[in-house]
Amino acid sequence: MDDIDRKILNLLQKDATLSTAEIAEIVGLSTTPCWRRIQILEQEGYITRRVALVDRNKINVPLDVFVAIRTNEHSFEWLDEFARIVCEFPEVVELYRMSGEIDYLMRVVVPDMAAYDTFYKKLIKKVQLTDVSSSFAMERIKYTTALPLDYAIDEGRQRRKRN
Amino acid sequence: MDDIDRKILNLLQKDATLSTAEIAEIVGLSTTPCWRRIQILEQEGYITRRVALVDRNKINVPLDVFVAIRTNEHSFEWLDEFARIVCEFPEVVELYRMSGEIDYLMRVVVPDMAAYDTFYKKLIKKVQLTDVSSSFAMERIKYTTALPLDYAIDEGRQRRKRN
DNA sequence: ATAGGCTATGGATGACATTGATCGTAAAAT
DNA sequence: ATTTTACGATCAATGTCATCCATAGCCTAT
Repeated sequence: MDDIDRKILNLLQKDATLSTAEIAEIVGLSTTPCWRRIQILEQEGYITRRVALVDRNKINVPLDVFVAIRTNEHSFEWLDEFARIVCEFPEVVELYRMSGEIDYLMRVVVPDMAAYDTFYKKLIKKVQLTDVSSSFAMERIKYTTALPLDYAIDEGRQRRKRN
Repeated sequence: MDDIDRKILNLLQKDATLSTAEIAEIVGLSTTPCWRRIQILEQEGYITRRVALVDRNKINVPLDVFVAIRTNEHSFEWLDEFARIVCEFPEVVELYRMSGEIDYLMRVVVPDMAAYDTFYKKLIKKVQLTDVSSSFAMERIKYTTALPLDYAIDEGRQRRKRN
């Protein structure tokens, strides 16, 4: 991981349709070594996957709901069960186990509040939840899948040995 | 948008490296019409972009922090200014204007709590915030960029006319 | 029946990805 | 100072797909 790798990752995080040649030009390499770097980034797991992002309005899920959950159950079994069930709902796009007041926080995407209510009923039918509080987003001001690369650790040189 | 389109979107949402031929086979089309559908999905804006997802551990940002913000300022100008500044921080990957108690909710990704503290100081130096409360995620149980396609509206047939 | 909309099929072309080989350079190691 | 070592540049060859075109078959609705 050096400066060029960071640049490459940053480009691909924003637009994975860029060709090797285009990336190479931007980062100041020729295509072959640039391509090889991308390979290594993939092999070593820096790049986990490439996905297409879909327009939420077009597919009728414009609403974000944040669901804060508190529970009395704190056993392994319960967590396992809870996680399994929640993960099955495609509407749940994020789920975190939190520190502090709230035990779990999840983001749910749905068409509207009515659809959320339907979802909610389906959910509580499947898991026992103690204290649930839902907050609706009025506006999504920022959303990105691109992570900050400023904290990535520089291995400098003498790296690519282990083949 | 029919059933095949939904399947295609769902596949590409999960893995954008699939070739047209592979997708075609899965959804039960031959490559040419499948390719055309994908083109149209892109032209009509269903697919907004293709991106690479990066391993957060590898690039040293394993920690999620949710920041709930309450403010007294509710003017357009303040919101604008606030949004502009926050969007500049690459650590902030999501930002929502909320209904209810909390005015804004954001998700921040950083290496650890110390780094969050640094971020926090940088932030409050740039914007005046009334009431900020941070919650740390202990574990990310689910995270996906794939949206549910079950709500997408079926236009059935007779669509692709407007060219 | 018949036109229109959609798909299947096959082929041609071109853009890239992918791989290998060779050479040059600058820094690190001896 | 000389030898490794670790890249990168360049060239070449191959292969894989995307892309485009042209033709033909199959339903469905008028």
